[in-house]
Amino acid sequence: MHPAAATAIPGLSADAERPTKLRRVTTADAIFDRLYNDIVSLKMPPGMALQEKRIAEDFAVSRTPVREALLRLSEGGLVDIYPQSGTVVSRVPVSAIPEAVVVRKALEGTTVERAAEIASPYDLSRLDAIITRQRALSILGDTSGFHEEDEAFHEAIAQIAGYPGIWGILKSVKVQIDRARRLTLPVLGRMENVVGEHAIIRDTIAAHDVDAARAAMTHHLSAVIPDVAELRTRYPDYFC
Amino acid sequence: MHPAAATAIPGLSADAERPTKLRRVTTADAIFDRLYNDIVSLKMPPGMALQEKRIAEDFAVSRTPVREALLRLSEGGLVDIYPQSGTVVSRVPVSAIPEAVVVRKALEGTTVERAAEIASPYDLSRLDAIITRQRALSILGDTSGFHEEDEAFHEAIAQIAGYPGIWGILKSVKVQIDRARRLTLPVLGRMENVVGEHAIIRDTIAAHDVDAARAAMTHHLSAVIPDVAELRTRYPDYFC
DNA sequence: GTGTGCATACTAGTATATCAATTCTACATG
DNA sequence: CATGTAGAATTGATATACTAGTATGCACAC
Repeated sequence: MHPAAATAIPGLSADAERPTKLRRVTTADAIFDRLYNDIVSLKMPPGMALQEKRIAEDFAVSRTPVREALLRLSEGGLVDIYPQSGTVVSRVPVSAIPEAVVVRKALEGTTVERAAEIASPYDLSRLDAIITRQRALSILGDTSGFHEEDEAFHEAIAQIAGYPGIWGILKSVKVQIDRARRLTLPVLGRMENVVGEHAIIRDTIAAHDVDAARAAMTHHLSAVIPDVAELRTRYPDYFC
Repeated sequence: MHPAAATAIPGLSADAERPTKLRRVTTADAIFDRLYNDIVSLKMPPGMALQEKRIAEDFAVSRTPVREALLRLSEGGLVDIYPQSGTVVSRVPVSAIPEAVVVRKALEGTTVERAAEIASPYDLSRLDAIITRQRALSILGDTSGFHEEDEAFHEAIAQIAGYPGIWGILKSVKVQIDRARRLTLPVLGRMENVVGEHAIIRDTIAAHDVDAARAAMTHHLSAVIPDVAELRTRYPDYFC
């Protein structure tokens, strides 16, 4: 769970001439992660005003790393910076949500197809482990942990397919969907449904059934679209 | 051609409470654009060392906006920052290129399908105008202008499909492919081939033939994959 | 009562200074 | 001659200071 480390196209992993590691964890990274989580979890609601100075004081650092973090958040569409005026937590762009779903279907459809082609028994065991944990968490009602395992499941499929970079793109796209979904009331039995859909996807991968895998993934992604119209009437200030 | 303005998920376009525009062009933006273009055009070759101080002097500004620009470039995978050591123009990550092609096929396949469904006569005229200009530029041998129109063609399809955000993702993915392609010698008649493929795609859209449109796009994207293996032997320092 | 203009109090953008970590080099030592 | 080490130099990371836009509220004219 380190969004700071994610890039659309990962850079080089090792370099003979420069034996140093690429990018250690810096103050700006830590602040980015903290703000990122607070925004996605809606602890900082859409529309909330932010101030570089105030945040800097809260973290007991200077404005410089805070500013770096805010710039990165603005690139991800999580904050809007109005020059010489102010910075606010971005409202969820409703128009972007259907598009985000389209992107997920296109990309995750491809990854799951590829995963179905080449998944090894070890890969399947990884998926099984995630599903098992997720089932337990759903029984416990641990929505936060459940969500983490949900991400892990989709990430694992991307890794199995051999497309780790795609997961970085997906994460940046998922974030707006996730923010909207956090606003929906916990629907009874939804977590169980998600586990069931994951299990079906896992089985299609195990059967190396490419078409069924894509179909199962598409169905899964369609099932979890938040009802934006309803949310918009309930939280009008949170969308735009 | 303003990569600075692009975000994966566009923020809000207007806001009742804050009538100001979102993000004016700042010094850091200008430097980012300049460095971005110099890197993509290989004016700054992979592996070239960069220094915040020197760049700041060249632009006659302080190191702060330079640093902002470099951080954004590093997120896009165009520079690698080695803490307390140095910053270099990133080598092209060969492993990322096949993945980038996969992403393009998935995303552009989807956009062209949707475009074929809903394209209006006006939309087609826009594509025709681009193809006409591109044909002229190919005759003139203007590779730079040709490349700009090539981007315009793919962007237009995304817009026609109603997925403007997808274009932002595609641009960030395309950049590594484009860098590799700049290294290939100009193949005689390749520009003509591209124009022909674009024309076919345009025709399938005009015919509202969804399947043919995707097939044509997939073929087009397969045809322009740079021969990484050959490039790697010719420019070993540029890849990793 | 309403609209306009200006003073003021903010904000983010930029510049400069300081810090800390890494690397490179030179020299002493075996 | 090889090698290890001290220290100087260079780099990015952070702190602080300053500049220039923007919004806001009040006074004043109409």
